[in-house]
Amino acid sequence: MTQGRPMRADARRNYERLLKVAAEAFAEHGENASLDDIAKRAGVGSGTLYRHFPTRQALLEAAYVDRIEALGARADELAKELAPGEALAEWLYELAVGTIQVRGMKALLGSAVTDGGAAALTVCGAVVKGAVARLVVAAQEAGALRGDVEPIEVLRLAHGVASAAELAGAGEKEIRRYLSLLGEGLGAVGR
Amino acid sequence: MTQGRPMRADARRNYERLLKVAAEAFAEHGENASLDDIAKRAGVGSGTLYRHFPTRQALLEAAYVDRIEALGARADELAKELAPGEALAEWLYELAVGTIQVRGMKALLGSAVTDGGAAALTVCGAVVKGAVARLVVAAQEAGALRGDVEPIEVLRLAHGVASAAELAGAGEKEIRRYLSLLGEGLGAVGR
DNA sequence: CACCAAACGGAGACAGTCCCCGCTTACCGT
DNA sequence: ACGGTAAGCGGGGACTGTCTCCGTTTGGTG
Repeated sequence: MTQGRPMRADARRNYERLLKVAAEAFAEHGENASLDDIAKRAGVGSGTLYRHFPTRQALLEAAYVDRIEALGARADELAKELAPGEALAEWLYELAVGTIQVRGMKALLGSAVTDGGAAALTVCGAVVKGAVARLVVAAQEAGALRGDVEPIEVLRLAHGVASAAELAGAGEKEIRRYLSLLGEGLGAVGR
Repeated sequence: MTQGRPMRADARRNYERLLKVAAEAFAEHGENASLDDIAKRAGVGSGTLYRHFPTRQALLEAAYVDRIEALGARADELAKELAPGEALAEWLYELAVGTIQVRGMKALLGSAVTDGGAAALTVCGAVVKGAVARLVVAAQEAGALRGDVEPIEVLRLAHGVASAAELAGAGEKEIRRYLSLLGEGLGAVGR
C-alpha cells in the first residue's frame, strides 16, 4: 500500500541525502534549522525538498524514525530485564534524555503526544504510544503504578517533566531527580 | 535609578499605545505575533518599537507585567485564606491556567524559570520566584510539602505539568488532575 | 521663540518559507 | 540501441517577518 511503483533511482538518492543532511542540520541548529539550507547542503533544489517532505514535521519525523524505533525496541528489552515498575521508570528516563539532548526531538515527541487526530497517525506517535502503553499496563498489574492513569497521561507528564528539566539546563542527574519527584509526588514528606 | 529624566510626552504616548496593542496582538496571535504589525497597528514606525523594546521578550514582559504582579499579589491573598498546602496548590493551579490560557504567557513564564543569569533579572522572574518561595517555605513548615525540594524546582515542575496539560488540549479539569498527579505521585496506588 | 537632543518612522538589507512551472532524465517498450 | 513520456528536478521569485540605519520632526527648555 505504500508503493504504487518503486521510486526512481535519482529520487531515492535525493531522498536519502536529504534525510542524512537533515539529521545533521537539526542536530546542529535545532528544530528550526533552515530548510532551504538543508536542501542546498544536500545539493538539491528546495522544490525537491518540499516535494519529498511537505512540512518541517514530516522531515523531522523521517530524520529521526530510526531513533524512535530504537526507543520502541528498548522498551521491550527493559521489560525483560527489569521489574515492571523499574522498566517503566528507566524507559521514561531514556525518553527524557533523548527529548533534551537530541536537538529537534522535543518538538517531534511533543507533537506525538498531542491530543487531536492528525498527529496521532504519525509513525513516531504510534511507536511511542505503543511502547508506553505496554510498560504502563505491566507496571499497573504489578502494583507499581497507580491504576487510574492512562498511558498517554504518563507520557505527557514525562514530557512535561523533561521540559522542566531542560529549563533548568539539566544534566542527567537532574532528569533523574525530576522524574523521581514525579513518581513519588511532591506532597510526600521529605525523603 | 530608572529615570535620568522623565520621558518625553510623545515617547510616553507611543510606549503606552505599543503596550496596549501588543497585549491584544499576543492574545490574538500567540507569542509570535508580528512585531512590525504591532508597530503598524499602534501607528508608529518599527524603529520606534525596537527602540522601546529591543527584543520580543522585552515587549512580552512589559505587556504582561500587570498580570504577573496580580499573580504575585494573589499568592499572599491565598496564603491568608487557606492552609499552606492548599494555598500553594491553588496558586500553582492559577499559574498553570494562566500559562495555558493567556497566549504568550507560556514563553514569558518559561524564560522566567530558566537557569542562567540573564533571565533571572527580569521583573517577571523576580515576582514569580518570590511568590513561589513564600508559599513553598510555608507549606514545608506545615509539613504539607516534602522538605527536600527547592521553590524553583516546584515552579519548574508546575510549568512542565502545565505544558503537559496543554498538549492534552486541556481544560481546567485536566489541569487540576495533572497537578494533583504531580502532588500525589504516580507511584502511589490507585485512588 | 530658537535651539537641540530626544524621539520618530519607514526604506531597505537580510533571512526564511514555500510554490510554480519549464527543463531534464530514468525507465520502459520496441 | 533508441526514442517517448511521465516522474522528478531545481531555482527563480513572491511573500512574510526581523531589525538597523539615518535623515527628519518635535517637545521641552533657557
